[in-house]
Amino acid sequence: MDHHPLILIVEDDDEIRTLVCEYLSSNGFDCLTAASGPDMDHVLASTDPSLIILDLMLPYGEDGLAICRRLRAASSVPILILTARGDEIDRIVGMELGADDYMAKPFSPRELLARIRAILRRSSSSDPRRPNEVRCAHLIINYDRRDVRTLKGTPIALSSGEFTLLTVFLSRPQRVLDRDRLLELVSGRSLGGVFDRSIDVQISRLRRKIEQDPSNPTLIKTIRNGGYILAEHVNT
Amino acid sequence: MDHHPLILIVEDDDEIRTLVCEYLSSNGFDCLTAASGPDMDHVLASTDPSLIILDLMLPYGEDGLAICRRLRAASSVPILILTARGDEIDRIVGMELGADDYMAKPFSPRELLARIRAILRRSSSSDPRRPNEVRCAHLIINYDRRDVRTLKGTPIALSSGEFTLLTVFLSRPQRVLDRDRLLELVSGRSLGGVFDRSIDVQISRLRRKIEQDPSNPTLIKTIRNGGYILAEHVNT
DNA sequence: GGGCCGACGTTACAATTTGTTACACGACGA
DNA sequence: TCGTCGTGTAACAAATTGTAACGTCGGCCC
Repeated sequence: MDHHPLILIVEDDDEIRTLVCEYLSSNGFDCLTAASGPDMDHVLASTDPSLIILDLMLPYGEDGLAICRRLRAASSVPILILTARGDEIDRIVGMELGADDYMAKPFSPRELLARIRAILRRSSSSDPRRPNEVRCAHLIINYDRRDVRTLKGTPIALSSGEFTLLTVFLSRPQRVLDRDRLLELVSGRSLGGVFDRSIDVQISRLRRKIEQDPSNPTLIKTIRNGGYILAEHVNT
Repeated sequence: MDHHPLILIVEDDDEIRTLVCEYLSSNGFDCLTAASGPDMDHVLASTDPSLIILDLMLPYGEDGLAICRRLRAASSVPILILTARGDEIDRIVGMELGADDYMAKPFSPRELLARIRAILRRSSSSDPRRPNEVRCAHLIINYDRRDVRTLKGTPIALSSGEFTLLTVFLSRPQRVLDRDRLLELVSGRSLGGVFDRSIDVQISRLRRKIEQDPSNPTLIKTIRNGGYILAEHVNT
């Protein structure tokens, strides 16, 4: 038999808690539950789950935000946050919570499962633990979701190619990347000899979305005769 | 100063040999040259290059194909093959040469550089040495080029998404992959609850191109209620 | 067996994304 | 200052991708 990942569900609503627990159990996870902060502490005293699902809106005592910060201060266990309303996410994403992912209720069980698997896959992979979420200037980039938000939580819609281009810069901050290299990293395509400006256009489209003032870029700067460079620091 | 990769150029045409050598030298590589098989042996007796660029059409003595096989038998040094005419590639790709990449003359120096960098990056990366080229049934898949050919060398044009989907199966042969998992692996997107058939359509499009008889798939089979599976073995 | 139902294959269409071309602008060197 | 080169970006064209609809197949239950 396989070793099942252990998941702790911290959620005050009995119905949701039970539902999630049963759904996850029937999909190969072992589950523990807690209905409040103290409950959670009690469970954590004797076990070490692979993931914690945390409802932000616990009704009494310590609220989810405080719990999340407390958890982060003490350990690096992955955290998946549930919130009651979607627009709540906008508010909390900007905070330094250190959560790995967020989901708004109501959510589909299948999506929950997919996100859990994504988090566990990354955290258990032999990767040099690339963080799921990084910050750069006013941007928050989440790799699992493949989405980008501002510090205020406003989502920025990038196309797949634009997102990939951004991640290429994020993985090589403060380094000049010439167009050939960018093309290769973005599309795996080793540019034939033809004159090709597609990278310039993608850069332009990306800037239009992520730069505060696209005509005076501060994030992705142009190096004349050289290529482009991500000028800002990247914080995990 | 950095440690420059050492590249051996085996090419009988003086002009091309010199040109390539100079171009690579001015781009941060150290170059050695050889004009024939015996020349090459002589060079290899005392050095250990990171990459060998090999012209298939050496005019006298042992030809490039034989040299390539001989090299492969003795070492795992990456090989980049040059051929005089493009349609030559069709002929040689099907053979068990074990080359890492192919280029037709005339080629642009920039493209050569890009391919060299791609090969070196992979061979020096800490990856568990994923081969550049794998075979599966009648297909030959080259990861650097992101292209697919049949054993006879006929190229099969896949879109980026189709190629990615294929590589997902290749990396998990003989394993059933459900639609959620496929969607996640292909597009990094954890499917929202909505009813989504996009994977089915992509599978259909891929089958149309790679299956001998798309209405009786032998490569990618359907598992009713389960998903899809790559039924064939993958050979490196 | 017959009929029902759900899953899958496939087509046609729509939306989006991406690459190409062309032109404008600004920097730089002569 | 002028000319040239490199870059920014709009507008267009091509390709890719997602969505919806419909047909078909297979299983299941009377």
